[in-house]
Amino acid sequence: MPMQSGPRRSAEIFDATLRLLAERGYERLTIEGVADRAGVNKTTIYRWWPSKPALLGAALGGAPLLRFAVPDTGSLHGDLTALVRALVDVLTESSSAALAAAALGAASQNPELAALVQTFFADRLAAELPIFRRAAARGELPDGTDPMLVIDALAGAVWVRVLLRRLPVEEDFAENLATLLCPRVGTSPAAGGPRDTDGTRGRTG
Amino acid sequence: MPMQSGPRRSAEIFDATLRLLAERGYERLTIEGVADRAGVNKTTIYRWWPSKPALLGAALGGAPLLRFAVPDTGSLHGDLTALVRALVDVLTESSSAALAAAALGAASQNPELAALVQTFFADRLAAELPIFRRAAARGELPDGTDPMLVIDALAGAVWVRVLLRRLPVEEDFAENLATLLCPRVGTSPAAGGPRDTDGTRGRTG
Amino acid sequence: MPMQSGPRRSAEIFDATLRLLAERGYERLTIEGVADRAGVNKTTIYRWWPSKPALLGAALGGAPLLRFAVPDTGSLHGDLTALVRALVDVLTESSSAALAAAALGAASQNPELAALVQTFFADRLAAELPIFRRAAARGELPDGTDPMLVIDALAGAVWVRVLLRRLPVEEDFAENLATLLCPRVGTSPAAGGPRDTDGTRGRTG
Amino acid sequence: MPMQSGPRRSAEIFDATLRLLAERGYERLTIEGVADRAGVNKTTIYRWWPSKPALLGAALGGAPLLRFAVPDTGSLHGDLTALVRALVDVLTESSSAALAAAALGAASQNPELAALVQTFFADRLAAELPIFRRAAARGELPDGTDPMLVIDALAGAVWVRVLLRRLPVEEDFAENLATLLCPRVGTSPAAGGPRDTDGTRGRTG
DNA sequence: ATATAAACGAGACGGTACGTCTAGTCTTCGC
DNA sequence: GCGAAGACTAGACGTACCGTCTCGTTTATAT
Repeated sequence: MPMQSGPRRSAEIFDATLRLLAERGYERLTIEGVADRAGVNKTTIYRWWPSKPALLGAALGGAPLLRFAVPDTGSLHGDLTALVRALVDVLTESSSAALAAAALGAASQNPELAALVQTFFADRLAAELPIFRRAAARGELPDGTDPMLVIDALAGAVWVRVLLRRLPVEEDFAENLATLLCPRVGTSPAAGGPRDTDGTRGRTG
Repeated sequence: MPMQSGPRRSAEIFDATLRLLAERGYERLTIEGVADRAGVNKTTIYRWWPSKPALLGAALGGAPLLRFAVPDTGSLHGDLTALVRALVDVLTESSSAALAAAALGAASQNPELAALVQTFFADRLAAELPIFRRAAARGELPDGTDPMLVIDALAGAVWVRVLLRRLPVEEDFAENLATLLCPRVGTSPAAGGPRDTDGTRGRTG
Repeated sequence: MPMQSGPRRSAEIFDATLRLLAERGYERLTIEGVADRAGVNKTTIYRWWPSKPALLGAALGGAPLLRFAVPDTGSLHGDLTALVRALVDVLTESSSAALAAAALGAASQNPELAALVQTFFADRLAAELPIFRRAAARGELPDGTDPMLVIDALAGAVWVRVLLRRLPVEEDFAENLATLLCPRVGTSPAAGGPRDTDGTRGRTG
Repeated sequence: MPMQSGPRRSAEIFDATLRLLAERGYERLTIEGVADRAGVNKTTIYRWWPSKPALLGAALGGAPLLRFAVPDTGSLHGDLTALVRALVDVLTESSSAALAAAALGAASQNPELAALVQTFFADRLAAELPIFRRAAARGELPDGTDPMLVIDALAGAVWVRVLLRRLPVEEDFAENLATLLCPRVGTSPAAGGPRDTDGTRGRTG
């Protein structure tokens, strides 16, 4: 079965694509540049992907650079804090930051990338649902809490802070955000007390 | 004093810029196209703005299309709900949606637009702070709550849901999001009780 | 003996070559197009003929479209007239005209086709020499007449008129040309009389 | 009045065009190559001429490389001989030969060049008509002789011999051809007589 | 009113990249 | 082991915008 699903040097092409995306941003990412850097002829790229976003989509799909582990710290608050920290890292560390910014920024421009991003978010949500299932099993989650809403607020806050406001992320940002989104550390009868008195976990930002 | 701060037909140019941005997106917005549509020579635009983002920045600054009123409903929950609804509207209605998506999407690509967006978010925050001052005066706001964090989570959630996930916004999305971010309707010492029994305000999404 | 001297579908390939040559001219004749029309892979053609002119040469050699009969009317003037008429027909009739024009036009560009054309002209001359032998036997031909010169002037005049000047060929063109090239219809002593009185054969163009 | 009728470096462009045509032939003449050699951007050429033949037409029109003087030797036979010699020279000398061959060869492929060639031939004929007028005045020309026919046979013969047959041109080719086309040195009423006796002017090739 | 300085229009220009086409070469697989 | 399929390198095609430039022409004060 020959059934080739891409050019022989897909790897080099994807690599060049992502590097150039990170280096120059989506707008200045050119197919000629990718071909050049990948040591491949321009036509080879056009044979397999009809457009820049299509190529980028394939490159992003093929290279799971934006995957990060789902935490399991034993508490919802801990999991959400870890999630925020991971997200901040991804959007801050130079290796992935430019990539994520470029990809997500370009998504609002282009239907093909938009579809890719949709899938990415759906996958992320599916992967993170266990956090909430475990929290519910532990009794940490009030009835009717919508996990997607929590995740979106969490991711959105990080997004706005890091990429739109471009503010430096403070030490306790992750913890504060987690606390905002799951204030009821313990919903057990004895929980009310400690929370009121526990200033360290309160919102002090 | 001539002291012109722009070409004579700034208005037409800005108008053309924003229309074309909405129609085609940032990437396919060209200065030649703007000049054409504005009935102005290309050189005239280059004389005043050195680049596409600079022009777009001026156009967005000159045309306050993204301004929306700050609500004052009498309760923090109500204000936040209204805020969410306004945001969703801006990102959903065709007139402003394309514009906002394009502008904010492009911001992650371009330093000049990024600065503009930063200013925009700072202004928004300043305008929305009274909501929290009033809430604090009413005793609705727990000590240590960071208004910026709330605003960012709120705006970010809407952003993610509408522009990245591209999901339709449900009826009760605004209320649920507001509830997530300000659960303590009453901050009276007996707060725990009423909240649990108040099904209508609970998360039922 | 397999001893194949070409691909199995030589016929289709030659046919496609000549058809496309006639349809589009030499320049726009492409090997890809030939392969397509012949229902054959491009590589198959390249395996057997190294270049476009080589293929065209083979196709023209294989298909004797440009052969026309050598006339024998009983007089040199009649033979030359018939020759001109035949030539005009070949260069005028749509079936062969495009082909001849393309082939001969391309010959001045390409050494391979040039060789082919040389051979063609040599063959033609050899075939037409009997005309002059018969004429000499009849005493119609002055001593020292160079048949090749006559043939070249004859063919060249038709060529210039039809393909370079692109003028419509008048009724009496063939006769006038023949008369120009062999004015001594009869060199017999009695010939002078009738010719002078025969206005229809004189140059009246 | 600026009224530019071409790019600023027309001269360099035309020069490059003709040189490359002579070097490579029409088919392998590329606009990119011309731009390169002329030190001009490709777009500049496309701005002024829509196609390769259009450019070539302009270049040939602008550079009268194919102009040759019309002879006036005092006799029709002498003029025709000189004409043949000039033609042979043009098609033989390396400077103009490649050019003429390429241009005329390509003409049979391309309508735009064909039109150019038609004009060229019409101009040539107009320029050469005086030869025949003078000959008629001298009484060298039989009534009813069609000058265009003579010219076409003359030019065609040279064309066929030099470019299609690719034979070396013999010493006496010009004279023989002229003699073939104007045998009647004396058109005196007693024409028949002198001609037969005039062996020196007869065809001896 | 008119000089004068700016802003303007027109549009040529060198460039970069686009996305397409064809040429020829090279690889791989099936009969 | 030949021949078909087709991926590949190479390079020209013609187009769209880019950002720069020059050159006359408004246009609008500032005498």
